[in-house]
Amino acid sequence: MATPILRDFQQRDLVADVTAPAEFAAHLAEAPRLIYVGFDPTADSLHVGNLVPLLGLRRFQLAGHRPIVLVGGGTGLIGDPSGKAGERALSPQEQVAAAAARLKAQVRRFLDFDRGPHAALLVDNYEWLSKLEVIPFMRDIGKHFGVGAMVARESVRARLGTGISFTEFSYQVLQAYDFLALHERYGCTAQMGGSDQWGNITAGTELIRKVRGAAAYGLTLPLVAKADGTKFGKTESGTVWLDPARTSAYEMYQFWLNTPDSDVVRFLKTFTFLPIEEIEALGRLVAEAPEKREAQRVLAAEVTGLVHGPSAVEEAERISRALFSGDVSSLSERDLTEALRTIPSTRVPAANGAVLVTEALLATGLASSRRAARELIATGAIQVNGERVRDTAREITGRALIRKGKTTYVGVEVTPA
RNA sequence: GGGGAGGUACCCAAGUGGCCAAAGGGGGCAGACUGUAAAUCUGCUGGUGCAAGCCUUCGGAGGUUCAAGUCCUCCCCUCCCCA
Repeated sequence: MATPILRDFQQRDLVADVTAPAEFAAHLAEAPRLIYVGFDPTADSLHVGNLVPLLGLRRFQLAGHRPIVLVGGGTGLIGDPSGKAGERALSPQEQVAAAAARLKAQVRRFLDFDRGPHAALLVDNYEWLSKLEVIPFMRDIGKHFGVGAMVARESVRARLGTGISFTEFSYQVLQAYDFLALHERYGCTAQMGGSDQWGNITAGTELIRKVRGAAAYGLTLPLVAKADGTKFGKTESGTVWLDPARTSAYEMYQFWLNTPDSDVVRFLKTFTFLPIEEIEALGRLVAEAPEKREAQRVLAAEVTGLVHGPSAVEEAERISRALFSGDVSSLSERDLTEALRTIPSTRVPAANGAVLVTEALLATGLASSRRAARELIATGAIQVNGERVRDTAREITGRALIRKGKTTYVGVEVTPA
């Protein structure tokens, strides 16, 4: 693969699978091409895992190609069986439409939609899927799909035992049709996606070949896994979302900062645009002086910057320093105010203006029950404003920073009931 | 349609009348060590309560018993083999 963009993908270990590698490389080298990635609106926000294909599109755009973001307002109404253990309940139509609108707004910051011939396109497959008529669809499209091949796809095969409805079974046909639609409308010739999308993507390249007699290509990205085998993109408090209302910039910064040494180089390759040489230099730093966590700092700053912007990074860095390097009890009033604005904070109403620590732990979600809260206090896991709490009867008034364990900070504000 | 196996806590899985809020493992949380890392070791891991205790929980509904995850009846679901 001589094409710079594909070489870059390979150097970053971003290629799980490609269709006709040599041919695809030549195709890309020849002229600017259109490449698409689809996101189904299964939630109001994308999460860090979705960054891989999203940033992948940006890599293509930076290389002079034209990205298309497809929001699955139509396919989201059907449900992709890929990677799902069982049949999903259909989402209400209004919910999917609302989520689709949110995703469209969210992807804007990751690609350039405005300038020049490489400007990214934003499309919604509801536009064409909702207009399909059954008879023509069955005759013109359905005839190209052999049930044998459809059943053989991993996403379907995995479900044959437990069951799969015709609705979800048909998903691959709709995604293939999307590819064809984008091919016909815009001349799109490539689709990218997670490795679980391989079957859906090749269904599209085959359909385009059969219907248009044209070549189309697919590229899948490896699933991001952590070295210790645990699921990527989750923290104690759940999924790491791109929406600042769901996951603050500070939380995201901390998420990346806590990357294990064994994963940090790979994550730098996957989630940043830093040149390979620079990433390798950071990798050497990890080996020589791991306690500095320089690579983790760069990773956290880079990704938080991509998602939330430079000023959010500064704030997250400042608060992180204040909370983790100094004496929290000596934070200035200004720092405290900023910290409470930045980290997840909860207001707790109290008639007399004071609440028990155990209640505060419950209200902030740090503990799931009063007993768990008492347990945390008993083991010395809880600090309030930098002071370790040993007494479950301890009360909190006004504003306070609660620390659980080494890494988790939350804010509490006791308000009059 | 016939035969067999099974449904236990977040997951896997033991338990076949009381000592069962239920072994063990995984996962999660915390403590120690460290670097806000990994590995390791230790503790906790249904709710409430300072505690004793009380309440809810072993697919569902009934029943037997002083006592049921464990026995009986009916029902629901999953898997396997045969047709």
